Amino acid sequence: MNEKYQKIIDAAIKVFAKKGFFHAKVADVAKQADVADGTIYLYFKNKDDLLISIFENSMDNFLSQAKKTIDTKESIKDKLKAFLTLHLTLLEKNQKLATVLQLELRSSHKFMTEYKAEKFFQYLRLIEELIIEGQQQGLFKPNLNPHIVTRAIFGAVDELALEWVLMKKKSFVLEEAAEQLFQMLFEGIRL
Amino acid sequence: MNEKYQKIIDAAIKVFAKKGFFHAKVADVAKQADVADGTIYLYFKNKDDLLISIFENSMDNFLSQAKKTIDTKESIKDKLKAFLTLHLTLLEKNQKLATVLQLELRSSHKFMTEYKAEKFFQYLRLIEELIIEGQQQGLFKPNLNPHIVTRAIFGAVDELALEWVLMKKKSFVLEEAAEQLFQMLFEGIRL
Amino acid sequence: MNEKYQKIIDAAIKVFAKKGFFHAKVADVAKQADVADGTIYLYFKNKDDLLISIFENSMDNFLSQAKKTIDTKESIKDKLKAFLTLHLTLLEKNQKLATVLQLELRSSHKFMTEYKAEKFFQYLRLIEELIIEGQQQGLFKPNLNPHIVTRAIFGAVDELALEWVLMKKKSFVLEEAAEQLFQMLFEGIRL
Amino acid sequence: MNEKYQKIIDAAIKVFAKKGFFHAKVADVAKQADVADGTIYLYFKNKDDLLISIFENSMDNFLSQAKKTIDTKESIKDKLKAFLTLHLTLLEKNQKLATVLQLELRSSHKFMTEYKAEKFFQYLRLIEELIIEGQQQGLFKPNLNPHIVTRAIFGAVDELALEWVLMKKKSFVLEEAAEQLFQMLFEGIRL
DNA sequence: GATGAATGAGCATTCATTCAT
DNA sequence: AATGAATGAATGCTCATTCAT
Repeated sequence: MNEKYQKIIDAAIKVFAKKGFFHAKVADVAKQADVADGTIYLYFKNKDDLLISIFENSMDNFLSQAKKTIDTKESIKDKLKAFLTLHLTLLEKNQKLATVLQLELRSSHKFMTEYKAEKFFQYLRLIEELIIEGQQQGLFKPNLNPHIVTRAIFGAVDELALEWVLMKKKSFVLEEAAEQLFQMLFEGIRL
Repeated sequence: MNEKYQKIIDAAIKVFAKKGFFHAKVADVAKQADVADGTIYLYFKNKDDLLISIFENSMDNFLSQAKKTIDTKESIKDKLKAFLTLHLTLLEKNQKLATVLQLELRSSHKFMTEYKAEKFFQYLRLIEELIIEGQQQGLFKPNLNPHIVTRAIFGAVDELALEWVLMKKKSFVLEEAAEQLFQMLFEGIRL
Repeated sequence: MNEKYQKIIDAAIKVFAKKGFFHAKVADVAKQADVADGTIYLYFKNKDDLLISIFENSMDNFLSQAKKTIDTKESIKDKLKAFLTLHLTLLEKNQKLATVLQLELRSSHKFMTEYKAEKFFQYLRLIEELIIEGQQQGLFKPNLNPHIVTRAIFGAVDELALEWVLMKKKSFVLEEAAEQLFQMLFEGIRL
Repeated sequence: MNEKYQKIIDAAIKVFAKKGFFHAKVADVAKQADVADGTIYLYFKNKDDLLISIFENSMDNFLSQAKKTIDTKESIKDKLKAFLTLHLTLLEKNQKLATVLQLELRSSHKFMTEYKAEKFFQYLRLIEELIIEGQQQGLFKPNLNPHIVTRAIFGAVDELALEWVLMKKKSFVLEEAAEQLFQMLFEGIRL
């Protein structure tokens, strides 16, 4: 779409990741994006909107990739594994973005409380549907609450990703983590 | 110990939970604590220090209770279950505190990057030691990296607690969640 | 040069002279200059910088006028007399500025100790050069330390100017003071 | 008189000289004097009063010593010389005090404008009386305005003292300065 | 008299946002 | 559309002073 829009988004991710949303100045983002301060307000309603746009932007990417990836696999097992791996891989590839999504977003009080992160729920629903389908296929323990399972899985993956992003000296490779995480979670829910 | 110190901590938890750390004014905390603005600076170096003190304060509590609880149980399995249940129970009982720990703390850039959350690592180590001991006893899969397992467990529990705290209409009871979570995680790691 | 820069300087002189540097609020200066508070920080680093800029600004004026005046006179005697008269005259014409230079500046601890008032020394050097030249021409007592003489002259003129500025009912005319001062100092140093 | 009163005065001189009146905290003075903050208010009305008391205190000393010194000399010339020497000597012996008197006092806006520094005028009057007497004895130029002469003399001495106090590497000895200053001023006013 | 914990008024400075150009 | 100078509301923190003990 608009070239400047994307330039500003990219700059914001960089700046927010480095300084944190609250300590980052709109002027910093403008300078990083090589536009005037005022220009940002032609594309975004305000600073909060910039943060939210980063989120929506990324989630759109995540969602479409995740759907695509899931569709290429046959079995529930493979679908679930592919999903976990994708999540970790995407964050690995976009560490600055990951930092923003993980840390800054949660701190945007308005975001967490007022703004309904519909896209995030769509993301969770991808997992939940896999769980439900697995249960229907008789693969997963039928007594487990899919909602709880979903959150647990997401929490586990996300925590690992967060740690990995914040760690300076990486003490494990992300592929290994994905492998072990999948093994552990799958064993935990299968019948 | 000091009566005013505690009064300010309690007030800060309340105010930070409601308004978010960044939007909360020191004056709000002072009013809530029924002390003068300046009094806060007799007990805390600055606003950040107040947030960090809440964390350290809570972690001390968490840690001592967790250790005590673990010691009352015999088997690794019971210890692990008791730990998970305690974590959820504590956060349930202190929802405002939970909000602060979960949301606001992460946003304090200084906290997440500069400040080494030693107490938090002690907390994680309690889990990790259980995992390692379980592996040595031949109970848990020996190939799993205890560090990864630990983070995954913590992430799962914490995400569940976070959701529960943020949800207005609770869609599940926390005891149920603890039960299912434990079942799932334990099955996932045992031999 | 910049119109707002000068407007702020002028406002600051007025406000500092009236309330004193420490008791003057930046907001007072802004209101006097008819700009927003923040605008001041577009032109000056901080309140201290504003004070220092007033000094540098004035000294530049003083210096260039003093040099010009000195150059128009032939004899050392006339040069010296012109210099003293100019100093008193300038301060008389800019009483508010004089107050700031005399009183407020000295109180800016940073100014007197850290900041090297190079411009002020240039000003002193104008006198010192006259003294030295006078000694070389055999006009002035050769045994007098030019540095001490310079400071003594400056102190005498400045004290008189200070008193005159602070006095509400002027008990003498400045021209008379200039005349007498010159007579006294010149007689004191001539051979 | 009271032992604590003096302890506080001494502490204040030290602290004010080091940090400057405005940047010095009452608590700093209290700590230096080894008393509680509140104690200071048993002896002084407020921070300003502390500064003024230092001034009055010192001026009392200066005045009595100056009177004594003058009385020991016979001729006007000797009296005047003794006076100048005493002024410089006293400041040399009490450099911290000198700093406070010279710099900080002037910045106390209230002091310079509202408070009538009666003691200071008594000090000046000692000089003025010598001048007048000298004129009556036919020693000094009769056309010079004694008031102007007095201020000029005071300004010259004081400026020299100020420079000497502020200089880190002393470029002249104070005795030399006193000698030259006297020679120059005396020659300047004598018939 | 002496203390020092508590007070709360006071203010420099920042920075998201606007708007004339 | 783009700019960036100007705005002014907003707030963390300091510190002189008080007063219960």
